[in-house]
Amino acid sequence: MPELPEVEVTRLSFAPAIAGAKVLDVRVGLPLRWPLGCEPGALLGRQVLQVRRRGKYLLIDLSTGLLLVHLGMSGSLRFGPPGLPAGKHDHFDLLTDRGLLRLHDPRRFGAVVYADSEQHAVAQKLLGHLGVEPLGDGFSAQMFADGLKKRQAPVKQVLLAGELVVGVGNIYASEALFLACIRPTTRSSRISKPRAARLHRAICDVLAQAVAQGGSSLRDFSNAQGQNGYFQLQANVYDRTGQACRVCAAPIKRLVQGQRSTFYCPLCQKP
DNA sequence: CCATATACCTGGCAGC
DNA sequence: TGCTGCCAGGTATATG
Repeated sequence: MPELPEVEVTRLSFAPAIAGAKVLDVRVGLPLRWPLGCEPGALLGRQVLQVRRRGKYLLIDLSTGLLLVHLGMSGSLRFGPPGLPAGKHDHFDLLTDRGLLRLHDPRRFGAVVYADSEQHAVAQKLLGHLGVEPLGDGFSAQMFADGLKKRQAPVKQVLLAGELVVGVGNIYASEALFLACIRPTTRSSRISKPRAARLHRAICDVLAQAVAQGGSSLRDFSNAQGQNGYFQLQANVYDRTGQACRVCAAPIKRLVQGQRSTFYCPLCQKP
């Protein structure tokens, strides 16, 4: 479910409400992708200072240390009144004096990890290699073009790897490449500067638009208040195999790259 | 160092 | 109805 826009929409939907809250209780359910890394009880009494985002991670700053939250493939966060009984797939609760933050994650690819600081080993292992923020100042067409030039892998996989630019997941990678008219299989290093600039623009546009529309995502996304996205962003290619391209009417094709589905228009997108 | 495969886990769906 | 196989928004880690 969650690529950068969904994570950002989640953050925006509860960060103001939880800032300043005091941790009253912590409950862990079934194991998630990584262990919490501290005794749950050790967090009691700490204050939530703010919630930031790095790529697809949420960073919940505490008066001492921070929690790194990742939603994996199927995770979602809710922040609401306490007292609701935990369901089968609710695997982490942070009860505060301002409400209950709850991670719901059927597949358990998500995680909540405690770190003493962002520089700490655990945090660095997860965040240290991440590329630039696509919605931040560091993401220029110039650096993006330079980064693409240095890599040999197909451009789709360079985007997904998140070491050049973070937050572009499987859906938005296909969508951005469509908007830029670039085949997902094109070798990254062979993308000309003008085409790199076009892809840069497409990534910025598609992500910013998805955030603005409340985390578009094509299926069942809802923010931490339980509200759905507006579903205004309709996919041009993702999950549209065999359907007509909205631009040229050619049938959309599907292929597999690195064990992930990729969708593209064989006419609009050039190698 | 690089590129590709594997592992983690549950649920929804198409096809029989 | 129920079974089987495939597919799913991610990413650290192992392997070549």
